[in-house]
Amino acid sequence: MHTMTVRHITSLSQVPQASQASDDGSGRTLMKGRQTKAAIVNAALGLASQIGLEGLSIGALAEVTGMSKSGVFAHFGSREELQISVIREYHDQFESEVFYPALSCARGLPRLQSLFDNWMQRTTTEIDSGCIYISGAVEFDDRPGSVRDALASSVNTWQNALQRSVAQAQEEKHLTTVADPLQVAFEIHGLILALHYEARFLRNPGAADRARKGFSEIVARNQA
Amino acid sequence: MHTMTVRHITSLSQVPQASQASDDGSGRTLMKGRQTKAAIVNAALGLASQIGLEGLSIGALAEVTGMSKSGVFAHFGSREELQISVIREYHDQFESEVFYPALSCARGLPRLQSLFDNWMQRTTTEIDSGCIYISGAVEFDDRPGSVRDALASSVNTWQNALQRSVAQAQEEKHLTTVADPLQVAFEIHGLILALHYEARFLRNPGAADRARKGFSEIVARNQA
DNA sequence: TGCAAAATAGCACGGGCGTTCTATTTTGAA
DNA sequence: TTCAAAATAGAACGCCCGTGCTATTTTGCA
Repeated sequence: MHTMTVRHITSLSQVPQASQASDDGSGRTLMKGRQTKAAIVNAALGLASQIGLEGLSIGALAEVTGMSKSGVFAHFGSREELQISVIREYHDQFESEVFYPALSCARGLPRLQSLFDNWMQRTTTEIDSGCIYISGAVEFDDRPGSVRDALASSVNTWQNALQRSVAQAQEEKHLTTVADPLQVAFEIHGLILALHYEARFLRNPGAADRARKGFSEIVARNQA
Repeated sequence: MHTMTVRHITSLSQVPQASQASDDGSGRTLMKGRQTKAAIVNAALGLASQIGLEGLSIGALAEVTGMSKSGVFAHFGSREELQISVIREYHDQFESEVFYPALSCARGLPRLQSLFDNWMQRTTTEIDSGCIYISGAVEFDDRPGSVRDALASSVNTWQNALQRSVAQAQEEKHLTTVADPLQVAFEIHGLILALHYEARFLRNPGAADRARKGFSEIVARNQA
């Protein structure tokens, strides 16, 4: 099972406090590099959201962070490792914005509704910024390797959580068991994808309302 | 309104018949170049489907077609024009595979069902080959220019056709008028996008069945 | 068959890329 | 304050890209 740690990231704009050493877990004291790396990853996530993981270049990243190319590069050792770091960072943000807050809602339909609401909230933001789970899927759908693996693993974690929530809603007798949780999760996923496509690419107005309407139709059709 | 001409393209493997000149429309006789260009565009569509319109490179295309880089380049004058030609070619293929065959079905629900079936058929193929309407949307969603315009225009043409078909099904009293055709088309689009995502990227089995099931649920919910 | 025009090839250019190597600067515990 | 280790910079590499230029080949009507 995936461990769910919430990492706190120092942003570029924050003044690095000289002697604030963070812990490694191994007991050794960490140096400034970790903070810088976190700042780079944050900047990289911003860039990758807009132009994609494949469009992410070390040169552009160096310019944004005000560092040299080799200075940025040294933190990762390869472009692939940088991309994977970005995916991990996105995964953590997604978890803490969409998944964790929903846990405070009651098991079953309330929690499922909360998951969807949070997901909609995040996707609405991403109409402007872009989403690497969506762009990454297209970029790596036939490009095997560790980046694809990291991406698919993250997405699968989330899909499983969503399917589990649907199953729980059935156990709590909020939804009937006629429909497979896989089916319900598939249809919800489709609504989010259509929202992203029609709002971000086609710039059609009203897409968010249609996604919400679609969700309530799914719930209505499956309600016990 | 978009004119719907079906172009016939000579494939690379066909032996070019020496004196088979095609007509320009202006009365002048055309030379071999047109056939070669069509062959290049076909090869480019194959490449772009797999690696995306942005991944499409003139060098790779020259290698595939057995021509020189400049020989390929001369047919288009710019990479953008090449990409636009690929989009046009895909548009034509999509029309003749998905749209036209459905016209032989009766207006209303039968034709809508046929449109969906043909679309599913095409998308199923594209689980292996890729779809530039989907990858292109991600690549150009915040990259303004003529390529984006051509892509959005093509997609809009298809979306309008789909919405019209839903509206006709309402006029024919096959579907109720409770739901906005835009809403129905949105949800259908979501099913196709989820199918492409989960089958091509995640390699989840059974996605096609879930898409078909989703469509029949939509129809059932709206049936008069 | 001749010959202009069209089609294609060959070559070079400037630029961005990821990466490597070697200095140089900065850090922070002793 | 010292000094090894960590962090960063700088320059250079080979590679592929789109594109422009100038031959060279091919085409197809006169």
